[in-house]
Amino acid sequence: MATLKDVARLAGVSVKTVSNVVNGYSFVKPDNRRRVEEALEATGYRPNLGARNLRRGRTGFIALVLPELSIPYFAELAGLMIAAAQEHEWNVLIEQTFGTLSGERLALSSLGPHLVDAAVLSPEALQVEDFQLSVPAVVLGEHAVDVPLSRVGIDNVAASTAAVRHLISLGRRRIAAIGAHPQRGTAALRLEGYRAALAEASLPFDSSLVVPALNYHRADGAAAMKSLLDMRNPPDAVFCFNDLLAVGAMRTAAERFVRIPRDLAIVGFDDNDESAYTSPSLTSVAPDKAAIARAAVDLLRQRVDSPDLVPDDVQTPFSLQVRESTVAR
Amino acid sequence: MATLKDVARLAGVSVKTVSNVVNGYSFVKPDNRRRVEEALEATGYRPNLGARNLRRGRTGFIALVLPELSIPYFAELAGLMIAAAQEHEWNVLIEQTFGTLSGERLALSSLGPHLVDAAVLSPEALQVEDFQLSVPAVVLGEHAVDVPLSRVGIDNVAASTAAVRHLISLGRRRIAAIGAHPQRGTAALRLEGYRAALAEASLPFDSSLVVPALNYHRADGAAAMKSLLDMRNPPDAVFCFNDLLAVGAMRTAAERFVRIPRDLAIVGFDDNDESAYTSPSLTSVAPDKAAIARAAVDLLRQRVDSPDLVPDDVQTPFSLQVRESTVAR
DNA sequence: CATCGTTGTTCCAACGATGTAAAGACCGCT
DNA sequence: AGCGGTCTTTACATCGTTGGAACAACGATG
Repeated sequence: MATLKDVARLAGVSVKTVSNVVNGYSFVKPDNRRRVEEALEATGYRPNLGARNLRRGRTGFIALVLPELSIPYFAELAGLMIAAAQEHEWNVLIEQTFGTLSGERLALSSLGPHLVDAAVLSPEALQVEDFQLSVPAVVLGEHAVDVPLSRVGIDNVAASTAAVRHLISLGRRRIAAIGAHPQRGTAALRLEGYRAALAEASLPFDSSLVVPALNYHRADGAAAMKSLLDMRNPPDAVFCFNDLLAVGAMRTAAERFVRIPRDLAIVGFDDNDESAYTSPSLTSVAPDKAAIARAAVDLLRQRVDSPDLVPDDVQTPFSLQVRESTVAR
Repeated sequence: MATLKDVARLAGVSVKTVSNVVNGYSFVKPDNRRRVEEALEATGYRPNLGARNLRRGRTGFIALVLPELSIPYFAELAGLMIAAAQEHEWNVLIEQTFGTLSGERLALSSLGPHLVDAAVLSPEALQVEDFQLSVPAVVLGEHAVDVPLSRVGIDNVAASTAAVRHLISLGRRRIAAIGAHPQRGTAALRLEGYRAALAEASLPFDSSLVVPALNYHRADGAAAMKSLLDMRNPPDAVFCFNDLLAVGAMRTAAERFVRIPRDLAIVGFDDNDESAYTSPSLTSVAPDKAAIARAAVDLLRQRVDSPDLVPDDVQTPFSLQVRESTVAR
């Protein structure tokens, strides 16, 4: 692998001049510049990022701390994050926490200025005392605890209200919610939006229609749906706090020959790619994931350049994708 | 951030002694070792990986070059790869190519010994002349062209034969295949397995039942299925070269009120998480993804340690997950 | 007590890049 | 010719770490 030294020898100039050419420094004689460029070409020189970053005091990496790549929402987001980071010449390091407190602590402890310049976090269980980061960080979605970090995400209350309002507008009156969770800030806000939409329509809030979910996987949605269908007076609609729960719920409904949307309307959250292809396809709250990724990376760029900026809170847009799980073809 | 120098000053020893303690060198006086360890603790020292790797000539990263994280198979694989790499103290750098030749070339060109120690590749369009890697690499799945790189993956012919044999055992006689592709080695092998199973059962090979797919996304499966259902004599079963195609195909079938599995049985490939939750659930060839990830990383570890090893070819196990898309509940 | 081998420690150089300071080249001006 | 100023290049130190050589301390040995 060619180094600056090799290129310099070949071009007959000093190492620094080559460095200047590589970094686009203005004052290089055209003649030298040409010779250096030829030498760069001839040797196929690639800067050694480790060395460069050592000298510059930056690493060129940002961490993306998320529960699991096998969860479609995070996989899609990770893909967009990688693309957004590329614009800032950042590489993305993905750390999986599996949604556990110990996993999240482990991931955070391995972070640090020597490894990454900044971090994007999707915490689920972290406590306030864990947020002693040594690099700028952005939190995606809400966090139950109040920490002085920037946040990027949609307005969960408004989005949830919109989803439930949609169900109400279709004439549904017994609307259940799947995904309540004592620890997750996001769950609390989505529940709040659900209640707000009910209140707005003067519908009663029935706590027996709110089903908790320990995890947000398909299996949890399927289990939650079973308990709802076993009720003496089952719901005529369900608002699921993410699409995986909704997919699980739809699966249970199909097993029990409950017709969707006629007997039961379902709305999800996240708008995973798969949700347009289920049968019936799934109505879902669609956050603008690309906007989230861009906003997160932009925030980090600012915080890295000027570390004293106060935490910011960026609200990204969302929309409601209406599909067959609420409105039949 | 504390450096070795800071720790050394605090412990009253030389930098090298601290380095020796950090790296587990045996001959350090117990007394000094204790003092150094205390100082390490007190300062919260973390080695600067950039500097260490610069000195050691390694980077501590491996690249994972894949089409797209939004494709569930690759997302799941990436998660497992990260876990497997961790065992070898490697971090994983994910590069998305979007399945295009230019994307793949770009990703490969950005690789190099200064950035990663090794690479795992999932190429789709690469030509033989592109495989001029400067670091050890492993290819996942088949590649159309013959390159001197190690390979990890399942026996695609055997797996496809098993899938089609399963359909035949259920009495299906007009079995279509979705996913033929001129460039992809994997597609050729799955087609070969399909033909082998037909031949084995003395069923005729009908090329009009083989539908190509440019990409392997859900939309391509849906489109392919449309063309099959428009035939004068449509198939009674379909073997899809991946689960996304199968999900798309099922979606089209549902739109046309084709009953699965009664009118049409469907088998997919990859066994994505979502395939157990579709309605009906999807029968699929299930490669052992964890085994693939482990094998790939192990191969790379060997190749990095002894670069002269000849290319190897590791076959990982697979199974057929039989579900409702072929056998009704 | 000189010698030896084993331990334990320090000093120095190096990995590849870049910032700084200083030196050199060149220009026009008096 | 001498001066001041703008370009242009170079030598050197430095980022944090580790390998190697050199050195120091030690008890054991002849």
